[in-house]
Amino acid sequence: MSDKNITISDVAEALGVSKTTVSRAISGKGRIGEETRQKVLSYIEEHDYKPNVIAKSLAQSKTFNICVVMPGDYALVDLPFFQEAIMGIQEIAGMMEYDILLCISQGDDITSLKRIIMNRKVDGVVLLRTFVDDPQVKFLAEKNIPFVAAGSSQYKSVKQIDHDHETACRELTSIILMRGLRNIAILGGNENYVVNQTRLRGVEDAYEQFGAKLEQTNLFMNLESKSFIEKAVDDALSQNADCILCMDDAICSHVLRKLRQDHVKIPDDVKIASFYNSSVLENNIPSITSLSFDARELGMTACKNLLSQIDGVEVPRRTLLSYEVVLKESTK
Amino acid sequence: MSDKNITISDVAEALGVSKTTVSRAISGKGRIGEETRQKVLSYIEEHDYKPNVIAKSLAQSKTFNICVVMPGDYALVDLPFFQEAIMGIQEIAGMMEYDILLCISQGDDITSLKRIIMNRKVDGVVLLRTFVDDPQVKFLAEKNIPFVAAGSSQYKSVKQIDHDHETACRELTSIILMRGLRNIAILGGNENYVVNQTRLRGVEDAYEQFGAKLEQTNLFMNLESKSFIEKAVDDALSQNADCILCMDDAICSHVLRKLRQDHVKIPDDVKIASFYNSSVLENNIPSITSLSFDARELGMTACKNLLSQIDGVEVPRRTLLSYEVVLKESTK
DNA sequence: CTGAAAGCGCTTACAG
DNA sequence: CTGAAAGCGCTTACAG
Repeated sequence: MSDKNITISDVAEALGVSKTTVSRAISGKGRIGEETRQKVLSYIEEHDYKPNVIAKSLAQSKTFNICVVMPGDYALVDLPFFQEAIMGIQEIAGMMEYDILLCISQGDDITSLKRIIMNRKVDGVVLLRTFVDDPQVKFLAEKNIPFVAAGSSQYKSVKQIDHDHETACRELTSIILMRGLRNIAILGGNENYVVNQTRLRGVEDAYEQFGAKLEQTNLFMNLESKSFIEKAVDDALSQNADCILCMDDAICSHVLRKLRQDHVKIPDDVKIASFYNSSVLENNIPSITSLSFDARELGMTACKNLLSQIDGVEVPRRTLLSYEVVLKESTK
Repeated sequence: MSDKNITISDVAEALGVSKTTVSRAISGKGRIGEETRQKVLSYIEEHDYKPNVIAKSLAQSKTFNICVVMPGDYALVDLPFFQEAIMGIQEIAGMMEYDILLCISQGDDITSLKRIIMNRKVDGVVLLRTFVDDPQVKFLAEKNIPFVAAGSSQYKSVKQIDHDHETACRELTSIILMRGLRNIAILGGNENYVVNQTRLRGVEDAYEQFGAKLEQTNLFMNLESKSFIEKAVDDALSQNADCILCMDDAICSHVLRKLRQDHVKIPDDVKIASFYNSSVLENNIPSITSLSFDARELGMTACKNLLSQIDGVEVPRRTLLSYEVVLKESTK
């Protein structure tokens, strides 16, 4: 109900000091007597004074906001991933008194992002998805805005945090090979996605390391629709595949449904594993062997990286995060 | 690369007019000659001048941001709902040049929201979830911040947008009753949630209207864990229920899994319907009869309502949104 | 219709 | 160690 907000001038006046002094006591910048500072601080505490962040923004040209760009055309199975990542970002941002401005991007339309940047509403940006040829990246680089990609990015110069998909996929594939399975069908999505290329490399590494050969007939990529996936499953089964490796969970959930429909038993008739952990598959019967990545950790790390950049601290170009292999019934 | 941002003074100087005039040309407020205004506008256009929103904020004490409070402890099945609602909010907000500040609340801890409000970072708030006794509501009301609840709220005085759950549930229940099913088990969650009370009322209305009686033994409420739900399913089946009505999709997905596990056939052995539409159930075999609510529309309506409030326009206390009954295989 | 000036609430050289 | 003053880039009574 206290309509008038108390300002720095009010505090200064009440204490018989200058605004400069109050400002210094709060910010901790500039020399100030310990006694004076305590006096100011306790007055502030008592009277519940809160600096006006907008005024501070204007004076410092800093907003204490970061922009999180999230795809508006997400696949349902990816939603928990994005959400968890955002929670991680928020956790770190909140600790540093930063807030999150949400930007929803449709495909590679960057008008929303542009507006936010041109309006100077944020100090930096975290990109939750990047493209091979990415207008966001170009725009931000040109405007000289600090930003970080959460997830792998094509651009060598872009600061990026990612999970170690390559090693993870190699390890899971190795385990499958070690179990004596040889006729393994690999089902993947768009080959132009950086992450799919990375995963495929992991698979190939595992084969090579094992002295085995990955037949091209067992490789089904660019499965971007339900019908493509179902066809791939049919083909794989008619080639007597003993295992189906799904490169992401959207694919995996379609595969599972198709198999259930055709009364194909897992793991008896065919083994299944997914290169991604999704809460969507969590409750499946049987449970699915998969890789587990911590999206929240990804968000936290990305946010830390961005805040460092904003503070002018040098950050590594690339940070790789760990993973876990989760063996379940589907490969028993 | 143009490091210096062009300001209103630059424009004024270049054009040989005052800052006042430039400001007026842009805002459209105050009298200004048509010729002058065009001159200013075209100069601005040409030189890609963008007003500094922060400075504008300070001068007008308006931020052109709204806060969206989303629960951090969401159930997975609810995520698409929240996401869609946020997309709807963003769509309207973006049109009005507003941005969204994301606030993630854990339970009824409102420290995040408090900070955002006290920092004056937003002009209003949309609440994606409210509680029966809600500290957010109390805080915002006390601070006199415009806000709106997307979803039903206990508080009569709170501006709220909601789907018409009561009528929807009544209609779906009536349809089930009309099919001659009588031994219907109702499985619901926390009875203290406003929405669950509303839905239950719809069910009871349908029974009454039909001259039928809803036996207490068929009513299973407060099923807040997987084991409670499974027990309820067992009980319902041993009472020879011919239909299971799930009051939300979290419950429905557990019910489906339990039935599959027990090899109970839908709809032959028992019919199923859910009082909520979830993309999580979308691909289920068989497809599930349910109610369909448009979360995006909810978000858009809530956002419009909030923006009106911010502009000082009177808004209705309560807006009820429509729904659809989607009949599928599970009740055939 | 147009402008000079004060103000929004901070920060920060500069001077002492 | 402290303060007066200018400045951040807008808006808006007030005067003409």
